[in-house]
Amino acid sequence: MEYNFREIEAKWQSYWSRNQTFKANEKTDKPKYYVLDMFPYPSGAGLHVGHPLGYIASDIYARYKRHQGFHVLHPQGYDSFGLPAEQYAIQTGQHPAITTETNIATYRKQLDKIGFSFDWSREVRTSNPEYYKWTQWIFIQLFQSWYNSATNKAEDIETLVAIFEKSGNENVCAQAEDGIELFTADAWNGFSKQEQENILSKYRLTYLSDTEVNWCPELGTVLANDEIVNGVSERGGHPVVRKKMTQWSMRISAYAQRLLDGLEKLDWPQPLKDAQTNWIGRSQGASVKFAIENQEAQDVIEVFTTRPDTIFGVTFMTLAPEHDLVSKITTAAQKEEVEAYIEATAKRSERDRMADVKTISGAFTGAYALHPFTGEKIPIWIGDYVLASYGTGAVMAVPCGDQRDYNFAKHFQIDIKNIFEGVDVSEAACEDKTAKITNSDFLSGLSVKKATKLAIYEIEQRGFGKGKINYRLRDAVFSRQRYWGEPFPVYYKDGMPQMIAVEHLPIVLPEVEKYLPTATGEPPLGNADHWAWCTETNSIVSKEKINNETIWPMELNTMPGWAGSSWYFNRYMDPANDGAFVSKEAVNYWKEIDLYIGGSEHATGHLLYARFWQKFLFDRGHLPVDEFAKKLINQGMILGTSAFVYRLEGTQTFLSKGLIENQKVQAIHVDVSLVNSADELDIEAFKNHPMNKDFKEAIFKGEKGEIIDGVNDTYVVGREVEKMSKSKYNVVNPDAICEAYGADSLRLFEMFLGPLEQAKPWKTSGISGVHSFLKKMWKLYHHDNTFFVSEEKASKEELKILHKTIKKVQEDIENFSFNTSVSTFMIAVNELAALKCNKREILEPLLVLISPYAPHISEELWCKIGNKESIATASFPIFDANHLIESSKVYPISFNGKMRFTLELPLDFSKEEIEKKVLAHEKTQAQLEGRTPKKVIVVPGKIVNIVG
RNA sequence: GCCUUGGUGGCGGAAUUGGUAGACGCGCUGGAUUCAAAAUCCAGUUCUUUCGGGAGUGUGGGUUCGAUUCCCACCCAAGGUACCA
Repeated sequence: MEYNFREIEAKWQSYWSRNQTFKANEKTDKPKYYVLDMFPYPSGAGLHVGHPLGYIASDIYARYKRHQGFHVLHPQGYDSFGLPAEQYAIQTGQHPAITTETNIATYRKQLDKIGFSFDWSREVRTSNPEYYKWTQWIFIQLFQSWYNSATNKAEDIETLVAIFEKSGNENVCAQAEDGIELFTADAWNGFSKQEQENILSKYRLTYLSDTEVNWCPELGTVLANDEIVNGVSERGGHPVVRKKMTQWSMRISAYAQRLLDGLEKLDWPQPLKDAQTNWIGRSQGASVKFAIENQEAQDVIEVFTTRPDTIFGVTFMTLAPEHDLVSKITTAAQKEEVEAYIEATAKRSERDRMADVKTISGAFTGAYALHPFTGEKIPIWIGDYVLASYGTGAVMAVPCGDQRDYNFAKHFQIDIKNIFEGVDVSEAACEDKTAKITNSDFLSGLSVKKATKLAIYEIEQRGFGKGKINYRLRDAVFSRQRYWGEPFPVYYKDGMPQMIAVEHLPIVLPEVEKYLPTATGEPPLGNADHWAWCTETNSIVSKEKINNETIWPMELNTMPGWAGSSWYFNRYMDPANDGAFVSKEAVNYWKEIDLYIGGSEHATGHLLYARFWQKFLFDRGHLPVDEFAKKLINQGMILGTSAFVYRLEGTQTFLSKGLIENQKVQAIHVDVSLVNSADELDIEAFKNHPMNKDFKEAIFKGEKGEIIDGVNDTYVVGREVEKMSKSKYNVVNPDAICEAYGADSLRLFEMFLGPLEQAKPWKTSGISGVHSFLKKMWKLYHHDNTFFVSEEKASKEELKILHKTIKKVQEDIENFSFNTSVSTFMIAVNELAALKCNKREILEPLLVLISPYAPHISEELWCKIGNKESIATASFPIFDANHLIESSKVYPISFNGKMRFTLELPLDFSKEEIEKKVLAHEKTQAQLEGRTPKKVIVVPGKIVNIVG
């Protein structure tokens, strides 16, 4: 009886699906465990072998947890809004929903072949109206909320209105954005509705604002910074301009501190936590106001500094060229120079400015600030090393203590005042914080730490500013000028945004004829006719009926890709609920993800936004926990091994890899499927491949240097490890692997490739190892080609093998070292095969051990040995350390001049047990060696000493 | 520049709390089986050697009876990030 993996795998995949083996259900007493993969965007290219790596790992863990008696939630879904489907729609006119549907079908077919234990009854798709109804609902909740820093949580906007009505904004203005003036309760009550709304929008957690964006007129859309290369769009090379646009933003900055604090209790990879910490970019210091000579009192320059202790070292100020005060304070004499400089910087993209750090440029405004303590005149400069987008867009320049200020001062010959005791600043600034402050009035003689404290105290006492914590984290722009995204549940009444009441959700994406921006530059939704809101019928009506009385225009932007992915993990808990985004019962049972697996590229995107929304929904009482994923693992990328042929430059002759030295050759990617495991090229297949039409008549010289006629020489390709991608012709399709070796082989091999978290190259030739292991395992259960398992009692030796394996595999799974447990299986099967072991007592638990890794073959054999229920419901075997004692290794060590012997034992033994066992061991050992037994001393920890 | 992770045979990678470095797999070599091939099985495979050994986990130091493991300095690679005041 052969190991017919194709038949076995098809059989069990259909069994699992028919019996809903992996369906999760809250009505149970078992402890819960929630294992989740980051859901995929269903691209048209389908899956390659790199994609399932994380899914296999999470599947192994989910199956393991089921064996451990946990009630496991392990769902899967699709992040189905996205750009590629929209671009395909622009090119072909096909509705993105259709493309998406087709792609999902392909994904599902591919995933099903690998034998995952997903509960597909809970599938979510972000582009389904039943799903994005709740994305819209969350948006409305954010709009209806503000962040109260007194209670340190988000609250209903009504509580803010109540405060305003009672006492104005005196006590809450500090948390709001800059530019809010103080008002009293009376003033508030006297404001018009519109004025009140304008004020409230500065507190709401999502708000409209004029944001400067990278606008590409040619593409009709906003581009992210990384979509711009050298000032033109990455795609198409079109010019990009900075443009102010009214956009929705999310006030994530309100959560900066809590997002930072929350990291501490998360079991996430350190690099990922560091990335978030850097991204949030907390810096502690002071904000200080500098008055300007000959200017009105309210025109002050506010700076943020992390070194208030160096305030007496200030010799000039630098403003960002875009700073609001620049035009106001520039003197007539300097006007021309300043304007020229501003124009020059505006031409350079932000990216250029960042890339070019060495060139020092700037201009003097002619104005002077006044030092708050000394009253000295301080020249005000502008320079593009100061960024408008960070802090206040202005710095107090201390050349002796900051290298950039130092360089600027040297370049423009501005004074450099030394305020550090015994430090030479003639060559460079002193940036370390060990020097004592001197030459600084009341700060002289103090250490940096003490001086900083005192400086802030004095600044606050004298009213020049206050201690402040600054964050790099910016509010997130939430509007996209795209079609294929969630529409906002918003209409505009007299230009003011209005939320559509929750009972009228979802606001379904309208049909459009064209997926491009309109002729007038409106987003694609501007093409929709049926896109106006009627407040009488509470429904969407034709745009032509807009009368600005009962029928109003609707929002034309859509939400960004991260909207739907910021809360989907909560939806899996209760995916069909029509009355809430998740029911209280479901979320109180499942609470949060226990294990989340996905790529590290989401560190500062998805994983930060999702934490933000989770905290917000927690604050508003919709969720029981404020972090959504307890443990997170980043799986490494699987890289492709590209193959190359070498064309002798300017000819139609291809040289084999061994011939290319000292030759001028051009390396050309060749489809990896045309190359065998010995790196030899199938020349006929190469010539017939559609991508090689031009090479039909090409000549191939093999390793021996002869022209290949197909008999006596072979063409060897070059190899290189690269990212797996269609354009590099190095993509390996999991379907082909399943067809040739089976899903169990694929699963084992993906784990065997190397540590889960590391990047590693794919080499199909290696799969033969795990495949022949499965065949060997199959043979353990078969004799003379018929199935046979003996009921005989297992021997000591066999039990030792089993328990060694249980222990190792359990440790490996819990440490996520899935690669080493595959080796453990191989060793166990080899050892059992050598003993010709066919005993149920050993073979049955062995199947449970391996079933998370290779579920199909395990189910088949499990069924054959007489089990009626799926192996998924079997308990994990219990490790018994007693079976391991004799496998301990003994070796001599010399310690403090005496000879001792070290005996390695499993750690599960208690001290007394070890003593007893070792004594027995030593007795037999001594008998064998013909000596007297030695005294046994058990040292706590690893080593047992047998003293000679 | 800064932060993070890593560096072990021809290759992917093992090695618990400091205790026989190179498990397991690929590849390679030899053998068995076969008319032959595939498949399967067995043996060998860090380097070096005068066959006694000797060297060896990026480099140089240190701690230790003993270091891939701990400490210090440096080199290299990958990923993240950046005129952040």
